[in-house]
Amino acid sequence: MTEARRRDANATKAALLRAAGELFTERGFDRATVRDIADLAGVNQSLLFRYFGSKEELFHAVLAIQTRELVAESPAEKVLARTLARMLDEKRDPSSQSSWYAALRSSGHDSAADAIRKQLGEDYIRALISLTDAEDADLRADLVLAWVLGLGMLRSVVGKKPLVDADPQRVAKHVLSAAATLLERLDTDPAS
Amino acid sequence: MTEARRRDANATKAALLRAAGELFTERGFDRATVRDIADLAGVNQSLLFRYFGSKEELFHAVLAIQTRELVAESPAEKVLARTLARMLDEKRDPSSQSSWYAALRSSGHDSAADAIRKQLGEDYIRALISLTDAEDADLRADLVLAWVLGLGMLRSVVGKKPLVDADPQRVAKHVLSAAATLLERLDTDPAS
DNA sequence: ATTATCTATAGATCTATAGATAATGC
DNA sequence: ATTATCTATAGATCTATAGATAATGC
Repeated sequence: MTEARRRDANATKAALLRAAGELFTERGFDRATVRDIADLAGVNQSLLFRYFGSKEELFHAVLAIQTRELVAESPAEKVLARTLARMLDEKRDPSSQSSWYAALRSSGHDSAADAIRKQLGEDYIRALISLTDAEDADLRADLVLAWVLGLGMLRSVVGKKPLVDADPQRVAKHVLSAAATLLERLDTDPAS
Repeated sequence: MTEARRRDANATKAALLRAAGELFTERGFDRATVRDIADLAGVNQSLLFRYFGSKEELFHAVLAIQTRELVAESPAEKVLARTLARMLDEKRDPSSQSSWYAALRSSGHDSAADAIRKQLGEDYIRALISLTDAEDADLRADLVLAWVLGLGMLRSVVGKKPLVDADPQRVAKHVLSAAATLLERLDTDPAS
C-alpha cells in the first residue's frame, strides 16, 4: 500500500475491507476508528463513507465476506477442524482473522450483535447441528461455537500464554476430541 | 436507588461499583459511558471520578472484586461447576455477572487486557491446572477457560438461542463432561 | 467529462476537572 | 467545619458530509 497506487475504486474498496478486517479483529468495532482503517488501507477516510456508507455497513460487509469464506466450501464434519486450523495458523496474516470477535466485542443491543446472530446462526451452526442425532443438537452446536469464539478471543484479544504459543496441532486435537463428546460424527483429525 | 439517599460515600461507591459491573458486562468498556453508569447508580457522574479517579480505575476495581468473589472460596475441582452455575443462573441479577467479558471486549493493547491476563492467569487458571497431571496442564486450563469465556459472551452479548434459554443443568452437564476429557480430576456434577 | 480522491469542518459525543452548593457531625 | 454532591464546561475525540481537486478514459 505504500507505493503510489493507480486510481481504482475496486482496489480501494478491497484495501478498506482488508484493513477493516484487521483492525476490527484486533481492536473491536468501537476502537477501530474510521481514520485508522483508512490510514492502514492507505486512503483518505472520506472514501470509507463514499464506498460503504457508514462504519457499520463496512463492518457488516467484512462479516459477510469472512463468514462466506469460512463455511461455504467445507463438509460439515470438517468445518470445526478447518476453523481451528485457520485460527491457530500464526503465519496467517491478521486481516484474515475472523471479525466475529469484533462483533462479539461490540455492543450487546445494536445491529452488530444482530448481524453475528444471524450470520452464525444460519450457516455455521447448521453444519455443526448435522453432526449429532441428540435431541438437543442445536444447544450442543451453540456450546461448540462458544468454545471457538472463546479461543479466538483469548488468543487475539488477551494474548493469553501458553495458548498463543501452543502447537496448533495439539490445541486442535484437544478441542476436537473434547467436542466429539457432544457431536458424535465430528471428524477429530486436526489435519483434515 | 430511587428513594432519597442519605449522603454516604461508601454507599455511593458501592452503587457505582454495582452499576459499573452491570453496564461493563452488558456493553463492554467503551460503550458503558461514565454518565450511564452514574445514572444507573443514581448519582452524579463527577462522583465517579472523585471516588475512583478514572473510568479505567473503576473498571479495574470491578474486575478485582468479581475475580476474588468467584475463585476465593471454592475447592479447585468445583470452581468450574460453580462458575457455570453462577453464569447460567438467570435469576441472578445482572450486576453480578462477570465483567471478564467486558475486559475481553475492550481493546487488545491497553491495560484492561493486561488486567484480565493477570487476574485470570494467577487465580482461576491455577485452580484448573491442579486438576490434571498432563504435561500440558497449563494449555488445557487455557482451553477450558476459553470455553467459559466464550459461553459468557455468546449468552450475555449475543443472546444466542437456544443457549440463553437452555436448562442450566443440561448446559453444565455437557460442558463439564467434555471438559473432563482435558482435566481428569474435574468434578462433573453440575449441582456441586 | 467523468469519477476517484482529498480538504476542511460540522455536529455529536465522551472523559475529566474546577468550582459552587448543600447536607452532615462536632 | 467538613465533605458529599452537583453544575457547568474545557478539551479531545469520532463519525459523517459538502465541496474542491486531480487523475483517468472517451
